[in-house]
Amino acid sequence: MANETQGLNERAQLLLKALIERYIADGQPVGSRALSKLSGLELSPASIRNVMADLEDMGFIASPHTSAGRVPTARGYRFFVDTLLTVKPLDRIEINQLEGQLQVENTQKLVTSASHVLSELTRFAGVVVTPRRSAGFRHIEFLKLSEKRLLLILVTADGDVQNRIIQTEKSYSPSELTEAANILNRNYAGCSFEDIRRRVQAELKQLREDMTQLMTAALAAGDQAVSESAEDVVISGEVNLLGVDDLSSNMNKLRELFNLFEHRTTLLQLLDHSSRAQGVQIFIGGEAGLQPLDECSVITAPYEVDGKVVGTVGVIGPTRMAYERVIPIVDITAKLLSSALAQR
Amino acid sequence: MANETQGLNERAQLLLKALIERYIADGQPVGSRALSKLSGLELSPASIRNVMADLEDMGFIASPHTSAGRVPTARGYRFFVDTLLTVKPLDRIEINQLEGQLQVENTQKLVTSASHVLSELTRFAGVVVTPRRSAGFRHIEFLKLSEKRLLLILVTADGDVQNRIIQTEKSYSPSELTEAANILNRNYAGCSFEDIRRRVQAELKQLREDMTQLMTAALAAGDQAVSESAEDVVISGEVNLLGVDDLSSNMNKLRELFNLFEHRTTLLQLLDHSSRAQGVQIFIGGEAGLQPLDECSVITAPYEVDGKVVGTVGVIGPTRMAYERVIPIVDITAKLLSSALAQR
DNA sequence: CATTGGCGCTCTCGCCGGAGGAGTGCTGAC
DNA sequence: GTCAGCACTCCTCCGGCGAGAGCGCCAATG
Repeated sequence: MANETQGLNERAQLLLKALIERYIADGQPVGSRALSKLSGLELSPASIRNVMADLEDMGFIASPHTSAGRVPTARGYRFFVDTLLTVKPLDRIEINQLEGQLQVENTQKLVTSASHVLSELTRFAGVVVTPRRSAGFRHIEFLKLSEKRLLLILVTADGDVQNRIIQTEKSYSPSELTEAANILNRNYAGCSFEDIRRRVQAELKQLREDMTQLMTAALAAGDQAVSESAEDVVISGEVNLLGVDDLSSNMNKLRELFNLFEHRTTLLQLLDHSSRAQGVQIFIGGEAGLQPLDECSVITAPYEVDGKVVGTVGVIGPTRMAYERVIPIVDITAKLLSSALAQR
Repeated sequence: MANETQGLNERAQLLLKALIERYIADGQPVGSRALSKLSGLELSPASIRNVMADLEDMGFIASPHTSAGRVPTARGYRFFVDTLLTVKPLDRIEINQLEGQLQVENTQKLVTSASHVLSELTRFAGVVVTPRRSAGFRHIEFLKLSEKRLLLILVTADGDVQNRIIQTEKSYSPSELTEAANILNRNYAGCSFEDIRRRVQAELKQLREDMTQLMTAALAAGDQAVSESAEDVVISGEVNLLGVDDLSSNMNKLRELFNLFEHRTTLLQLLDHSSRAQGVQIFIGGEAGLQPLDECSVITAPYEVDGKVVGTVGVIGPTRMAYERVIPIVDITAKLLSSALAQR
């Protein structure tokens, strides 16, 4: 049994591989006759039929009806990507092209362009979960809008700018505001908000009462700004999926799918899940646990800053996709995104 | 000829109105028999057929094939909305609901929620062109990121925060940065960037050379920030259009339509156009000059701040839509958006 | 005993023709 | 001007039919 894996002998594996590759290529159910020609094996259609019957029993392939060829099941795809697939890495030129398309001006643009690149290259939908902010803060500023409304400007450690309007109980003078900002900037720059909270708690007694209020308000707003904007998912190229006939043939599925795209949170959960693993992850059909995706596959890869995973990139397409091409694209995009973020 | 408009006598108008209303209601071509029942007129189908033939000659209606009923043409819809339609304004309750859905925290949220509300209420796609910024500036701040990279934070007169990274030729000390910011803040707060540019040109000689560089860089960045983020269009509820069978029945049209949605600029032109008129505007079918929209209607209304038009809201749906309902929704949304912005 | 050619069976798909239905245009009567 | 009647056209919906594809099974073979 040296040449068997999961009960599949070498011949069966070869045929399964050939079948899936063919099916991915042209979307038609594959018959024994066709398979006998393209498998490379010197086998008659009849023999192939035997093997196919076995493969069907084991749940790797299925036939849409009595006398069509066979198509891969989700389980078949699973086995395919796990043990049969040989991904060919992108060559240098393609990587350079890809890199060239990323807009590095700021984090927002970086993320959007990454998502865009993914969808352009794969012609499916590209998704990127925006980077978790490193909770550190670099600079803070209070600006008086009207008597009791302040604009809080917050520059996080990674150079992104957040702003929030806060209502105060009393009216602060400009100098008070400057003072408060100075205290925070001088003493706590670089710390995370939790750190600050803890330290401020201890040291705050030395400050005037109203100052305290201002500080805590600022901290709360900062916390909120950080956590609220913490994770979002950017999708692009949903349109591409309209052109995928596997999906566009049944309108209801398509609608469910697009509804899913509007429900960011659900999608976020799925993608977050994948950021716990490392390297490329693949969800095929219902594996993701989301019913609208049962004719889709999701390919994801986490990206990181300073060795810490901060987000996920991915592609959503039909289960019938060119995995050997999409996988390296997602992989490389994650890596390029990581290194682009590292330079900021 | 007192009771004629554009060559249509009263009876023809009544019938056209009944026909269109019926067609909008159930999407089926309307025949003479049905029309004779629901028109309210005491006319036999035969007489009605005569009128319908006239209406067809004049291009208001057409028949999909020999023996179907008639459907309105774009020209028919045009006449309908221009002279036959009686819009029923929303009642107080609906307006309040609508108002409740707007999120007033900041401009961004306001715009997004407005678009969202439009799509929810009409079940079509909602669009909003983001407000043109009043070019004034309120506050500026330089923050050193690394040796020659500065983060420029810019608070515009309307309380929005912009930020830009600028590369400098020399390395500035924190105090120099503060000084530069102070000069701008003290002397020019409230002015538009053009004003500043003009005045700075004159007064700049008194400043040190390197300061000048910093200032002009800041001005350029500010200008760019203002102009770049000046106009964008937010679309929501595109998914709804998948559920509209008038559109979803032919996939190609649908794809073109969604492609249009990704090409913001084209859409922007159309919407901008409408902001020059005042009040609700309606583009039916190809009237907008965009071929992907030839089975769609676009209902728009400009919104304003301080009596100046700053953007446009709108709804994109099939030509066969309940105009008498959509029109007031768009109208009110524009007004609510105006007043929400006024309070900021 | 794995392989293979042959055979019958099943299922889909496209095509054709007829029935049914809807709605029109026309004509002649009032 | 209105209207009933009538012939005509066109669409849609089957049902049947043949072609094609592909399978399962079986018996023969080396």
